[in-house]
Amino acid sequence: MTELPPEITLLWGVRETPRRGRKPSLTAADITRAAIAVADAEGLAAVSMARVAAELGNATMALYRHVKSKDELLALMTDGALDPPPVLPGGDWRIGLTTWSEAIMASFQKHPWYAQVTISGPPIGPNNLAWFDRGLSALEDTPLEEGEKVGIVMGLITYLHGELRLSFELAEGYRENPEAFSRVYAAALRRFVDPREMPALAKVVDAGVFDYDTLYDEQDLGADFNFGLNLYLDGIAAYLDRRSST
Amino acid sequence: MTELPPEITLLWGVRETPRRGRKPSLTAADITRAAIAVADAEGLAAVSMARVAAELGNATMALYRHVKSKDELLALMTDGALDPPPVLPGGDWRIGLTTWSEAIMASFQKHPWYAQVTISGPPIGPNNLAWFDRGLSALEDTPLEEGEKVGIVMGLITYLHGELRLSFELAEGYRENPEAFSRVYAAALRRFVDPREMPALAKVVDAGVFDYDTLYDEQDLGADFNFGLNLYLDGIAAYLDRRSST
DNA sequence: CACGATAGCGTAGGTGATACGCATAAAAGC
DNA sequence: GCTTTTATGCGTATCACCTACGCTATCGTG
Repeated sequence: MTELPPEITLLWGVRETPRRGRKPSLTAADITRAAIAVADAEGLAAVSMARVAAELGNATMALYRHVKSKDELLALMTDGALDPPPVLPGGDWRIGLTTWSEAIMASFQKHPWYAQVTISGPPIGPNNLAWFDRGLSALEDTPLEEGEKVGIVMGLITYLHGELRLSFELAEGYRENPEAFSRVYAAALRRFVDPREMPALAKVVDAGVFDYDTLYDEQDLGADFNFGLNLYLDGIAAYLDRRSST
Repeated sequence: MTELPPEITLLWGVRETPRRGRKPSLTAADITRAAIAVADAEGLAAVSMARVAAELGNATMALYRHVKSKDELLALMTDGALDPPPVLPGGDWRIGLTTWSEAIMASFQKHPWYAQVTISGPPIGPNNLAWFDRGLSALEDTPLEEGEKVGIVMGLITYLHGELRLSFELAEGYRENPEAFSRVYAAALRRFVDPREMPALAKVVDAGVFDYDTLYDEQDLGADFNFGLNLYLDGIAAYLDRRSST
């Protein structure tokens, strides 16, 4: 059997035989939990090894016995912060994927910093895999090949993660300067978009799409999310149609 | 007229009246260019203020006369690194958006670090807006409302950016350990995916979707990209159908 | 030619990651 | 119970970076 690298086994909490030696007063899971708490409360920037250690009442360097580097800690956080996936209503794949998407966005939104961490590599942690599985399960009754299911779910994750990032950034900008935010953006566009050079964009700007509170509005963000999601789901439906008719 | 914040005007290179005083030997554009060169050659991590300054033969702190912070420099880079958008073949929106998507991915791929920088906020730089405009122009002959066009193009950008990030990460992992990369992933999945807990994922793993070089393969990445893109485009087509038939 | 505004940049402070090695605690073996 | 073994806790020290501040050099203007 192939030897698995420690950064992967760590995610699953496999501990070979810690028989001898001093009893650890800390586990990687503890550290991850504390780091997530700090990030939730004060943002990702506040997560330093020293800060996390202080949270646990330990010295900074103690953490390095359990975590190879800060990057590894971040990787642990991206798995640890996810809720377990919901049970999907069986039957219609579309309803299933919609439920799934809404649930994953809800899970993301509990941890605003999630959009900022760089995911490195394919899903491998327990929670990530559980979500992956649940997404695939929504497509169970379709005639798709396994590889196609993977492509669809991966694509959806990609899209949702991007959407999260975008909404997070807008929320950020809005929080920093609520009143000016959309005004400034609209003003900047009006100032720089030359109808001769960017006619399509100019038309949009003129139509007032970016005006005032149109840009940032909780309601609208939800609507945008649904719009894009449905586009993607429509695409899946079309693909299924095309596939079964040939 | 609303006063625009300097970080925005800087992107457009508006300089009010730098009449008096010493002549600048450096411009924000120079700095951006140098930073991009460093990132291209040695990765984003190599971009430090000191390194960029050295590249220009200046002292570190000289940069701060032209750029408020490193974050601002990164923002400038994300605009400066983009090629100008291509001229799209008129007529069919689908061909237009496909051309556009492929071109933007090609532009991204010249700068692998692009996937790593955190975009902060809606597109506002000249190149970003040019791309935005060009994307919108592909939808010009459709009966969509302006807001819908924006939603569609934004969604597409979101998806493409995510796709870029994913492929970058895979390429990264592959580069670090070409032989082991997919083997380790497949092995890890086989080890941890319990068919009782994650039946759908187990089925996929058993089907060999993640085996050996299936996971990372230039050919496959391109195919995945096209698959996802077409899903999204199918979704747009379906939306157009639904819309015109009611 | 003196003045004032602006660019260049040296110094220094602060933050943060992390290598290294020793002290310490706990199990294993006698 | 005492020694040996082994892993943990963590103090010290280093290194890399960002950036505030203020001085000096330079150039247009009157």
